[in-house]
Amino acid sequence: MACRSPRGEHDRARGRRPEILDAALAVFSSSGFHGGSLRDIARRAGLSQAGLLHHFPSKEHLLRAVLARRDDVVRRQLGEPVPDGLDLVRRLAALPAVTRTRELVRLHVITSAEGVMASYPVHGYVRQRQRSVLEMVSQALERAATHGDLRGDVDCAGTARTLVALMDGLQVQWLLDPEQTDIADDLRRCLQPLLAADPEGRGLTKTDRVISLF
Amino acid sequence: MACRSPRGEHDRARGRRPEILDAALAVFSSSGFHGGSLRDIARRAGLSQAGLLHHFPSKEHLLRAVLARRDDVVRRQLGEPVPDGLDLVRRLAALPAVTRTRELVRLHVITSAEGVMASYPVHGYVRQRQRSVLEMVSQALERAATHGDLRGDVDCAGTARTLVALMDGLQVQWLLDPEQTDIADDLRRCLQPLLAADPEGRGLTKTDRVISLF
DNA sequence: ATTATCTATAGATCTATAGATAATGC
DNA sequence: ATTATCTATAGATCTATAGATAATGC
Repeated sequence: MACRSPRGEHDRARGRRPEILDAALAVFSSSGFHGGSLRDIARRAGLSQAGLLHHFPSKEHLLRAVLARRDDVVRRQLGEPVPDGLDLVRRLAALPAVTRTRELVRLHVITSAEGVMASYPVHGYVRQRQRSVLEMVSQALERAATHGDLRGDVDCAGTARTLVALMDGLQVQWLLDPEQTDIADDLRRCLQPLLAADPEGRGLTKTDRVISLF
Repeated sequence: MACRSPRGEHDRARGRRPEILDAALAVFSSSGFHGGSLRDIARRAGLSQAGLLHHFPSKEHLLRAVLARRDDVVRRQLGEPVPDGLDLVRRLAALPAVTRTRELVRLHVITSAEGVMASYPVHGYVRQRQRSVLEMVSQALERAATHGDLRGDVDCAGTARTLVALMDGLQVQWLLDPEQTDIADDLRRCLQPLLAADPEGRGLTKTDRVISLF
């Protein structure tokens, strides 16, 4: 029963791990999971490959830790508690611009694509993430609708799918050609027809309200 | 100057190469470029790895050949000459359903994502493909507009970006969760507000015309 | 005593080439 | 003579482990 209590990691390790995760993010987001090697990551983090594997027992563990931290960043940027209705849509739409790092966007695009391959370790994670994001957006739209912010004939679940698809696709375009792509602008144009008409209008969406959506 | 004429490949080779390309498509589309190995491809094609490299001198050549054949398939499905105006949009939107193979869709999604990584051999190819697709759709929309098929205030270049982004994103969703995703249906809903009102209408899009878009 | 880190290396795997042999085509 | 195919293998690289040494914490 000598289940001795763990002896608490050194102070240094608490600073090391984030450095390693930064290096791993850089490598995975620019070479993918199979394309990037532990050696690259270790070199970038400034320690040996074996030293790296002391902190994360395998390459897959490392990837999962990178993804978990990304989720934390996103959650923090969405705010606590998670905003509701159109507020959530606004926040989501602003995410790619806020995470200017560009590395996080690349990680998202790459893991999404690698997630469609059943042979990749992140397959389950990506499937679940998609499901929960769609669910979250769909519910936010439902509440926006009951709040009167959307046109009455909006299909919330369908719009959630297209909204998420649009953002994912635009992120790819932005990564491939940043000069020619303005994600927020394109999103704004697509959402415009879905917003509720202003009370005194004649069925057309009031323009200035749309413009201020983002 | 004994520049002897090439001695014409054997009949068998003409049948072999497509088999190899099929195998390569299967492997690349389910494991990506770095994730799939020449050995897997060779085994699936029923010859040795060295035998495979006789027909395609390197892994990168093989990938390029797979992509070139995909482009041929797409071009053939779009028809000759390439349709114009909304016809092109209809054809593009129907593509994922037509290439039911699912492997081609997966190849598209994976190469798009790998294309954002500058270290991948297909980086240049993917960038150019995106550029030309956006250009093609944009011009088709312009002509649809001058033909009176679109609302007057439609931003053709912007709509081309969002249309392509939407299709790319929906393909990811479809691959991750085929049951919950109806690409054509979602596209139809998004395009509806962009179509020209029918002449005698009061500013609302005529529903049956939209339904028959796809 | 445990943690952090290193060097060295096992064991697997991957791409590509060398060189041999059988089959095809002029 | 050239093409198609094979076996064998070189040379690189990759993940993970073994075992040693230095630093930290109770």
